[in-house]
Amino acid sequence: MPQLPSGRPTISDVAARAGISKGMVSLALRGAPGPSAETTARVLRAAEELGYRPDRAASSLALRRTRLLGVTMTVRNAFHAELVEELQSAAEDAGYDLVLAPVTRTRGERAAVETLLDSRCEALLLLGPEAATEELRGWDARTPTVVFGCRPRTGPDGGAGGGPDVVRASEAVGLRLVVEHLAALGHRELVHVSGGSGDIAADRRAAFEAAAAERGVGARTVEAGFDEEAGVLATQRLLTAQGPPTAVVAANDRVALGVLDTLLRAGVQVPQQVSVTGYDDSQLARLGHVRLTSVGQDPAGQARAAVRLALERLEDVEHAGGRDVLVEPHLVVRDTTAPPRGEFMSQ
Amino acid sequence: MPQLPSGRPTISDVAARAGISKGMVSLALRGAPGPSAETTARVLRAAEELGYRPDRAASSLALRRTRLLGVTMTVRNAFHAELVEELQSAAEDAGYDLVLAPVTRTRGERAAVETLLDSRCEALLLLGPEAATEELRGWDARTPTVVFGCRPRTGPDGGAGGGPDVVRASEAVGLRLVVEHLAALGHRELVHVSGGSGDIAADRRAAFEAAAAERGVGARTVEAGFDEEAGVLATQRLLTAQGPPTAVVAANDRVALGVLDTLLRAGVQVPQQVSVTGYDDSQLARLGHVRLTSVGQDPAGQARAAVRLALERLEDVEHAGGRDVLVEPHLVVRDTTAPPRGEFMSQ
DNA sequence: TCGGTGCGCGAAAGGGCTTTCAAACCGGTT
DNA sequence: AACCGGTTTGAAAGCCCTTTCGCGCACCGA
Repeated sequence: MPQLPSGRPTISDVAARAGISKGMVSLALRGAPGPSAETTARVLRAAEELGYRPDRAASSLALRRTRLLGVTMTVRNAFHAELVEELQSAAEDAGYDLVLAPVTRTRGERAAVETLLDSRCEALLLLGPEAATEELRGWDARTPTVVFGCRPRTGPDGGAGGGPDVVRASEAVGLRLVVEHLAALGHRELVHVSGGSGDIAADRRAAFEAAAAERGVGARTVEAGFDEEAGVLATQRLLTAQGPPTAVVAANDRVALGVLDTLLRAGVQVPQQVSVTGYDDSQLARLGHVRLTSVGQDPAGQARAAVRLALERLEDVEHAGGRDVLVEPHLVVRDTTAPPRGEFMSQ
Repeated sequence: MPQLPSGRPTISDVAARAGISKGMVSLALRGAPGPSAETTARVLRAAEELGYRPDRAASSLALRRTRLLGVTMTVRNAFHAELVEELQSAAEDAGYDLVLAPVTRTRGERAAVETLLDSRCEALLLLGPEAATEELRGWDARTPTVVFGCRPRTGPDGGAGGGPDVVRASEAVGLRLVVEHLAALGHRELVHVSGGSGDIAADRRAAFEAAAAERGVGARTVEAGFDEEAGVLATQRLLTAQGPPTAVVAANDRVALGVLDTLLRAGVQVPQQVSVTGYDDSQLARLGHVRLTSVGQDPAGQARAAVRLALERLEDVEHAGGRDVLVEPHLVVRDTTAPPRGEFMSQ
């Protein structure tokens, strides 16, 4: 048998060394019934001695499946990074592996999905996809698809059935938690610094206003954007226009950081004079010198849910998809919220 | 011919539709010499109509090569993210594809490398590896390996030959740029907030001290750590111990942010009273409300260099490895550096 | 001693793709 | 009809692994 160019041992090498046939080796290595205990031991030892590791390509060709879950992500996005970590564990627990396809400036989402399909991933997990509903449904038709952090995509006919599954955190619950917390501290007038024009920002804004109305506290919204810069500008406007409010509800942690920084530079004390909340419970919020009160979106829970949805559709081929899983967010109270100036807690 | 469970069209389907044999289809699709122009056109059309995409596993099995470059990274690390983006383009230009293996809490570097080897990657690119020299050399012996951002790893015998290639930015140049800049502004006494115990931190510290000595300005180093928290603590000590210095050289941008924030909270104006520099030119440094003077490490250049090194070793099997490529960093002057209090520029 | 009963094993097919190789074909000349 | 040199073609082998099928063997009870 001619030596391969790569020089890596194959199953035949193991078989030869163990004095046994290839087939037996394959069974023995995977603990399948068939080979005797003694044969299995010999095979394992031979494999160990040779440093044999099965070739994924050959294996998936023979198995006619890859046990691969394809993930598209924006590599610079910290929340995506966190999700990937959790997806990794969740997939591993289920005996699957992840293939990561980063979406970059030079490589769009479509190209990323294409490579995933070329690797014959069994399901697609798209983090914050930008594709149109049409395209998402197209991908879903080829391969079960789960989408993170965007609204459910019903078809152009508005029909709810089919299409990708959606996993997201409930904005309604998250903002209710924030509003309740601030109201309980005694704040009567909340200002929301909104995250711009995206779906999620709009949902958060609506959820904020609903929660404030429900709780009976005053609510005002300032349009901003999704990053620190936006928080800075919004806060500058707030400070000059009519003096600072007692509490600011930022659309996310990055915006909150801009808010905090601007207040600090203006000599406004947080939380003594103004309370600030973020959203996402990102690394930023946890930093020792920031300690931002924020809303955690349970990335681990979202990851597990997504993997579960994907696997359910893999196992049950007739499964329709089109589900919408809402994960329960939770409030993380840190050092940027307190009762309003001079007041005591109201409960 | 039985339909596959996956339902995806194979090369046989294309062949049947084009009324031609599988072999011809393979040649035609890849533009290899053989099939006539007319045949090629027919094949391309059939493939298009069926939505055919070749199966990577089958293809790499037959080719006996994968054209895959394996990358390990810490998914939360922003600089790694930037490198991955650049690696992606560099690899694509060379006709290769990337396989990303994230190193997480639950999955160590060794496991990540293992999966890369199982996918039969042709080379390994390790971002900020933590493995011991021994282990790195072991991997390199199996597959050409390029290592980012750590010192060259000579063998236990101290011999320079062989072992992984190394790509890194020159700390000596980077810190000389910083020191020159501050000295030119008129600062006479610089304080370095050091990044802890890692290789890179040690190199930066040494480079800082060498550059200051060379330029003839005073230099003091405070041991800290690699994150914002470390910057905060170090700055608090600086402030209480003997009053703030006129310029702080932080080991990286995250530390610099902690420094900035602490100064701000203490009412110290930046850059009027104290100048601060970072290192990495990360997203953080570029933020509109931070605008930190920092050192860029040319991630694009590093990525291209790494891919080049890897490909050279793939093409020339006898290549020894063990090279050390230093990329030239550059200074990005923003708003956190200025002449010291009350002084004018000295040149 | 013999026919049955399992168990452990080897042989071989098959998965999708690439590549090789011998055969077919071209139109014109001997 | 055999042959020319060059271009196309189809069949088949091989890449590494998994899984099925049936055989041979040892052992059992009769």
